[in-house]
Amino acid sequence: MQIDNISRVRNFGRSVAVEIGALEDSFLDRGRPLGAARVLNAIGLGYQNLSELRTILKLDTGLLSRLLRSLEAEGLIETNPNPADKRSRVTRLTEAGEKEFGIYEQLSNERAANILERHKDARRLLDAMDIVTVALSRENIVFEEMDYTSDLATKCLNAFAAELSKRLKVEFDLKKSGDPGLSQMKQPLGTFVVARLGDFPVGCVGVKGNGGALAEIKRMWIAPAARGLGLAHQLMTSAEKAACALGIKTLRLDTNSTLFEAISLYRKMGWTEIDRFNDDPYPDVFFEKHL
Amino acid sequence: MQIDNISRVRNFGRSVAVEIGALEDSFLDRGRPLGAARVLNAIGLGYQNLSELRTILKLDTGLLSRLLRSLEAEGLIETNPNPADKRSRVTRLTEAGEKEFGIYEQLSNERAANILERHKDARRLLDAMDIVTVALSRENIVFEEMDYTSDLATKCLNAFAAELSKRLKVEFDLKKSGDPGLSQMKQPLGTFVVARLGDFPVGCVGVKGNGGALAEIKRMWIAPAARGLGLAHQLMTSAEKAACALGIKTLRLDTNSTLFEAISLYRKMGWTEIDRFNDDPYPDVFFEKHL
DNA sequence: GCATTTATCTGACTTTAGTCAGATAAATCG
DNA sequence: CGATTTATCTGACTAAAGTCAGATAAATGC
Repeated sequence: MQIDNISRVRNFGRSVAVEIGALEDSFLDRGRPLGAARVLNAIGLGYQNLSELRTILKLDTGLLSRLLRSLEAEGLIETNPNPADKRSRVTRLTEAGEKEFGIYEQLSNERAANILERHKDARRLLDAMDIVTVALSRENIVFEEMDYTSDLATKCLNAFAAELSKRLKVEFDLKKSGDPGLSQMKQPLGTFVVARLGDFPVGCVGVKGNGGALAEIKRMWIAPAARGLGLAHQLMTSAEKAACALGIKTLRLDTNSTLFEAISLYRKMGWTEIDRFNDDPYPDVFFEKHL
Repeated sequence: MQIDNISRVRNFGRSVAVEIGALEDSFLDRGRPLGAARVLNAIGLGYQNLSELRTILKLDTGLLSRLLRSLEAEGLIETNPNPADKRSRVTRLTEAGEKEFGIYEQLSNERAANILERHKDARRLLDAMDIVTVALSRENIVFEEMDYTSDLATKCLNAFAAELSKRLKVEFDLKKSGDPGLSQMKQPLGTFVVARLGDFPVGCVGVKGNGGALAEIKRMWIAPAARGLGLAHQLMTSAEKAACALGIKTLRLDTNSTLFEAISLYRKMGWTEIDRFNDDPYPDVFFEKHL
């Protein structure tokens, strides 16, 4: 059985390697060697100082230097001393470089679109890809306090509302759900924590305070692709930590019995069930934890 | 939305590329260049004649020749003229080569196991990987008539029984299900068709005949990872074709109303619903098609 | 201020990968 | 049988990738 699972992973690797090889081949069509193309793309993606480039591309100082020289000769990049530390240097795309980078982006997009077009309904495939993506790069997930109006936070909140609607089998309306006071999930009263993988939101949680010792946990959500990784635990931990930093002594939360995974987590993390403390229509289970 | 989907695919590609790169790096630790390692592995996997090796590894005649020479010099392979056509040559691993190939296999297995070990419950990840594997290499799926006692067919039949048990919410027992006559799904009375991707079974269907003009379709199953690709349609087509070749004029089948995807397919493919033609406990819908 | 460290560059070099034009030998075609 | 085709090999070459030992200049430590 274990051996069988290993061969499933290896079959997966083989089939994906073919796609990746094809993408790299298409990069060669731009006339420049793969090494130079990779550097150009990394710069386009925002890796601009040389040491960073060396790390992510695993290049020797000499090799990177020469590749940069060749891109400069093509007029695609410009390298200047870093004003903050003139030993080191930063590089950036010229206008021509931006254009060339755009063409590589186009090639990548076409390859990706091509995969999707081979499927009438690609939803299943995309969901599967997300699960793999998150699983393989879970160590790159970062937890950040950010404003709940930010782009990432908004995506989380919308996904949260959509899922709750589905799970509770009613049209869940964020405005009706008993906290018009989103602004209380903002420094200095409270906070909002987002877990993200690059630009992809994978989870969120809000701490809604009122300046006193008692605050509420709201809007705990984990992206479907990111479940089963223990992310909720990490997210709750960082929310509790952030609450502590705000001087909060006791946290409360309400939830719905449909959300059984969450409830089991709260118990595991030392929360205790308490009596109903509000008259919102959606929640039917209530918890409390002293920090 | 479409743009968002493309970036999901690209994020996926990036995260998997890292894993694949790491595997190739670990191959380099064996001291020999990647080109030679790839040839050795391809030979170990059974690609033994040179033209085949050139095709799958996309190598120039000269380059492959030299790589083989270097593996020979290491004593890992042995190349001999093909007795059937002495212009061409076949190569195979020596004992030392088998051993070295085993080490590469070990490295690959460890990488794969390592991914699985990072997950308490890897089932979700494995299922997702299977979906991606099948989707990306669907053009490599082959349909083959084979004996229902073969290894692949047995895997299909077991999976079929397991799933039916789950869908019908009863313990489904193949022996009770109204066809002790598995032997009728065998030439010359009938046949059994398996769809596979390499060594992985992705679907099956049986034609159970009795030498007359009337036969039955049995055991139609598609692996969960392979659903939504139109595989069932292809499978049914090949079953009908095989039935024709056996001189069968009319096909019947029974099924259960729980299996709604299958039922919708039968209608689409020109089957018409008919009255119950047996008294098996499980089926409750019956179809017929004149070939 | 001077030695040391850090970040990068350059030149010289090796290895790996890839290309191409014959050479060779077996098979095939007419 | 002789011409042609097919499969592979070899030599000669180029391009790309990777390594390493200084050189240089800015920053840092004492």
